[in-house]
Amino acid sequence: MARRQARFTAQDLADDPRLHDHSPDLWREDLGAVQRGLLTSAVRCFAANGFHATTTRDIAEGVGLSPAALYVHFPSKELVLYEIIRVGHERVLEHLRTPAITAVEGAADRLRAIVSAYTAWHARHHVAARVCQLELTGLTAEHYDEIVEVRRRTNAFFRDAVARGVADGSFAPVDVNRVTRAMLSLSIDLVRWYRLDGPDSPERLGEFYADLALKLVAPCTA
Amino acid sequence: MARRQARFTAQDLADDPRLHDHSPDLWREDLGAVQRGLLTSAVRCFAANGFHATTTRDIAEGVGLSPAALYVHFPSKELVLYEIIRVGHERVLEHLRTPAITAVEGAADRLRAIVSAYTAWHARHHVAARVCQLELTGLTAEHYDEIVEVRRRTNAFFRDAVARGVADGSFAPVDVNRVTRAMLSLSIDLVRWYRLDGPDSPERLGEFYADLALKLVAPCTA
DNA sequence: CTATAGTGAGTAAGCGCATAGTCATCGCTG
DNA sequence: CAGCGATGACTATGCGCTTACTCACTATAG
Repeated sequence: MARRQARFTAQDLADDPRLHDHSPDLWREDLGAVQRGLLTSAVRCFAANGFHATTTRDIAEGVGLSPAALYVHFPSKELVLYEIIRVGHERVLEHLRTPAITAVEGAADRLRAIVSAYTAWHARHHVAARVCQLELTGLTAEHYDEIVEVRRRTNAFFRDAVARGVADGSFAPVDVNRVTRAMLSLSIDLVRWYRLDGPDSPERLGEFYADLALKLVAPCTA
Repeated sequence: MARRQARFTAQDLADDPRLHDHSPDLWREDLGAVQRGLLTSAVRCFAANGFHATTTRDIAEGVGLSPAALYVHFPSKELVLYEIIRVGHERVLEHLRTPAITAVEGAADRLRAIVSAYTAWHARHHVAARVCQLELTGLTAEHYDEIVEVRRRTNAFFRDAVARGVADGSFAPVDVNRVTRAMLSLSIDLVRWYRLDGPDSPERLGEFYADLALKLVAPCTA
């Protein structure tokens, strides 16, 4: 029997407080209400059970439509995943490239702003972010490559902020690549455990992780 | 067409240097060579494509056997995953509970030893660790609960080390739960990107992350 | 009348797993 | 040590079910 064991149905997912976040606000404005609803349903299913354990039936059920209705709005299940992951990656990058961050001059203030914004974004959209971070293997090779390129740009933005502080002496002479990767790890890994109804708001967690990030690059006081 | 799009075949996986690690040394000694080979093949497939995108044919092909041969040694595909995840979790825990670590008295030295060992273990067995961390949704509810219990004990071991340093004043009065979670995130997230043929050996990365961990709890010098 | 959203009823193919049988190996008997 | 039944690893075949996706069709709105 090829029975797949997706342990949670569409109904379970809609009621689960661990799967509530602000992902429904992410989708492109030019999409219709039904398409955005399908994306929201898909994001929940993919986050809870994984891309391959989710059926087109699950996604459609989440918005009260028949399985075939999915194909009126999307040409394939993979393209639903791609739309989610692409939009997610683009939104984070533009969230970092706002004047509120790029205008900050001091290296420490700038790094703080970046880590705080990046972390809070992942917390606020942790369900979609989980799909963005953990379901990349569901993409076709071509789509995967496109996403990797966006990730490269995001990581470079992070790394530049660390490198700038090291260059002007406001940070300790740390290994830029390794320290940057550690900061990214902190923010990314929260998609595994974060929930909006927990003790930390996205903003609070963002500030907490920004504090940690600055400790990692603090100039030696000995 | 219900074709799964596992992007990598058994042959690709055996040749991929990113999927080489020390996982083959993990399996129980009382298992036969064929069973251990199947586990090693399964770990590669699960790590590269995910549990649901991996077929029993993929696993068997990886050791040059027919699909049905899997069922001579394991009663189901899920139990292959369970064996991998269970052994992985047990091995980390016993790797932390060695006298080499539990005998260390000073809070800082002890935390350093724990983070270093935990990180290095994940790096050395990063392929199996990836399955342990990211494929938990493939388990049945009962098996999932068992694994969560082992994880709880491992996390408690970590948290105690942080709490001890805070209590005796050798660490700053940090938020124990949040800081512990951040340290765990650093080590766990490396399963997404680490490779043995990269610039960092497991031991070196372990020491690097132990340094970072101590910075997170360093008493304020201002 | 045209265009769009949606459906019921499929289809081809892939899935986990079962069954029946092959074959090499082994312990036991005389 | 020949002869033989028992055992266990392994395979060829394929069943019963699920999957992503299709298509002919209907309902509705402009």
